[in-house]
Amino acid sequence: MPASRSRVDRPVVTGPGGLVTLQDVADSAGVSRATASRVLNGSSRVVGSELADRVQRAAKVLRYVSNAPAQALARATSTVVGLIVHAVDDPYFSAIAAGAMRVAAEHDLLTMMASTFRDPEREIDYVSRLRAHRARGVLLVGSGFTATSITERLHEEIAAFAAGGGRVACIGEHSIPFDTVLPENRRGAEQAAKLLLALGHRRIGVVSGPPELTTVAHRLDGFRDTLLAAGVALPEHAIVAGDFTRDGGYAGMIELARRMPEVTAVFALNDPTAVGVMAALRDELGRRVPEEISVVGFDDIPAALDVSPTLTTVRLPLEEMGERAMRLLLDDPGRPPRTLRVKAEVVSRGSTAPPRREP
Amino acid sequence: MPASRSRVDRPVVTGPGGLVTLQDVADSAGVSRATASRVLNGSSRVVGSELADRVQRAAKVLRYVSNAPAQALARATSTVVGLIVHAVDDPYFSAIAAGAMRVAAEHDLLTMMASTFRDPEREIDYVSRLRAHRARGVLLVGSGFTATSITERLHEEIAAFAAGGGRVACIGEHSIPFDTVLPENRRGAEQAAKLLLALGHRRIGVVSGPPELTTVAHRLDGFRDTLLAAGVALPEHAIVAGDFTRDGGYAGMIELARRMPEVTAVFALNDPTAVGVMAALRDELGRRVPEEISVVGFDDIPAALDVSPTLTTVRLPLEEMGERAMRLLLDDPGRPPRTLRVKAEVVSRGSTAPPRREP
DNA sequence: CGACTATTGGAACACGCTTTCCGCCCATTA
DNA sequence: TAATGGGCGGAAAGCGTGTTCCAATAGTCG
Repeated sequence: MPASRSRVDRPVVTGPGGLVTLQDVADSAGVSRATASRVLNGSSRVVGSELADRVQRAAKVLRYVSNAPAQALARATSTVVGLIVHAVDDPYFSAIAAGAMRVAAEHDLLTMMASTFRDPEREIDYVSRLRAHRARGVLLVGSGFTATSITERLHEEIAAFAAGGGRVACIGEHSIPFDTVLPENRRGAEQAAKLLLALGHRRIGVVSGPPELTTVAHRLDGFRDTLLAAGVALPEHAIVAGDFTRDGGYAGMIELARRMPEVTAVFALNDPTAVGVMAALRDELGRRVPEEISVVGFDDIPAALDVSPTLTTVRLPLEEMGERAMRLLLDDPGRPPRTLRVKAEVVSRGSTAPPRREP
Repeated sequence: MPASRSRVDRPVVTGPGGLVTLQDVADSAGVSRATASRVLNGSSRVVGSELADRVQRAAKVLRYVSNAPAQALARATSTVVGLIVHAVDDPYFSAIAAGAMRVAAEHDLLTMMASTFRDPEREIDYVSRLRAHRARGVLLVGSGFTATSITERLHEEIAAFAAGGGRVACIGEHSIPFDTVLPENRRGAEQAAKLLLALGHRRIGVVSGPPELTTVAHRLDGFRDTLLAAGVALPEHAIVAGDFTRDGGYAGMIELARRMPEVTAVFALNDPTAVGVMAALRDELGRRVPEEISVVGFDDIPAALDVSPTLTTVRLPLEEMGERAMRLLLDDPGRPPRTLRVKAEVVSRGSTAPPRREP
């Protein structure tokens, strides 16, 4: 090991940079390691201002930063929180992440962000890795999965994490006994349905998301039930499964049009899907929105304002949800676990209108 | 300290979860810590299959995951890379981040993602924190700043990081001697100018980004020079500073219209700005794109396809840039530092057209 | 002026893991 | 059969920091 460094035969002042240890700082300031430690991390013990000053100066000169792994080991606690999302480049998640990361930064915590690329296996794996890192907490963003085998293993991993003293919070339905920020998916979808009904639509289709997501199930249920209550059927063939992406929405709309040419309104289960739906209607199907067909999305991502026509959607305060979830994570644990319900409300914009009168 | 745990008076098998140590696994498998360690992290030394099996099984039963900080300390290397972006919720950065994080995940590394919210001080701070964490490398995404005082301190911090054995790479101009993925900002802006000139535009305005970013300077220079070479002036008042956000573009366009009512084409220095520009033209100024005024953006974010008309822009392969930068970071260091130039090419879409004929 | 207290510096151990260095045992060969 | 070498398990010494406990010093009061 040629790179081994012996501490004694080195000059007291290493060139700035390098791997400076607390011992180096102590040596350079002519004090013991204990004293240097006390000065540099505000322990309860007070150090004489004279010495404290010398230590501070030495640390600055040497560009000392404490070795976080060593610190974590000694203190048995870290300054890291985990943030697990399904896809960084989905505006839904990045808006939430922005809120969450801001709060984490306020608390002087570093965020380990993991993107599962919508693969539940990776989600489990990440929780485990964050457990290994002794993360102070982990925030699970995004819908849970309905598949019980997956869910069970995720829960076990989460339980192990919590058993080790880590805090857990989630955004969205995870049926886990931890603090949760819960958007009113069902209620929001109901409102979307009511809006379309009020406008006079009766032949309504849905471009959905991955059926294995609980969010999808809830939104779909709320929508369908409200329609049924009004005597409007939502047959199976009127529901096309997408994948919650723009391209999925595009393809889904084409399929829906094939199955159900008479459709006058489409409910897309999230905004990227809605955007794709509108693109397909414009570029592929040549049907005008909202004159010939209405489109409603869900989430209200920023882009909803920039498509033409502007997108009618169900608004969720994404960034705020991220903030609040991170606050739950970092506050004192509330036992029993708290659930923050977040209101979802329809924002009526340009993509909806009454259906064309029958010829 | 009521939570202190004495190892000896505890049963060998802790309930799953808890803070299980390697020693616990070793005890439970009836081997030494050394052996357990060798089994669980594929060291060079081989362990007899009988014992190895026992260890594996014990680890699984106890849900053991190694203590990453302790491992980092002992190995003097971590499994973490840092990723510093200006804003998570900007599609430019989140696309790059997606690429970078995918590659990091392929290498079994966890990503510590930090969002500076466009504050250079935070950027410096984050590099320092990542140095503390002994991150294996740090990827600086996004333009550097022209302010020399900031830049200098950032460079010092980066140098300290590198001196400690950390790898560094950046996306965008940082004038740092490290591996760099460099989008051809100047060239791209030149092409944008040529396109507008070829269409016949002569009264051209710019909605810019924060002037302190090098990216802004380069794009602006390329654009202006090309115009000048064709004998078209770009006076100061034709350049409005935005902030690289959609809202900045919106406000910028209004200001530009005030200063220069006769403008027939606008170059927005990034896509969110361009989207804002189009929104202002539609909602506030009532000028039709591209019939009355043309708009060109830069970056080609996904939303460029979903605005109406679709946005003519200068395409950068964002996700690929993130991937390649992360590869540079993780590959063997090339000395001298490598620079990967990334071509920027104009994609002509719906937001550009020849200017209206003079009345 | 001496003793006692309040205060602060320093030695040493603990945190959980890696890794070197020993030593043991078994198999192979003369 | 005995010597030798290879393979493999275990003891122990760190890695850099936090923290407890003890000693030493200064300050105060009787």
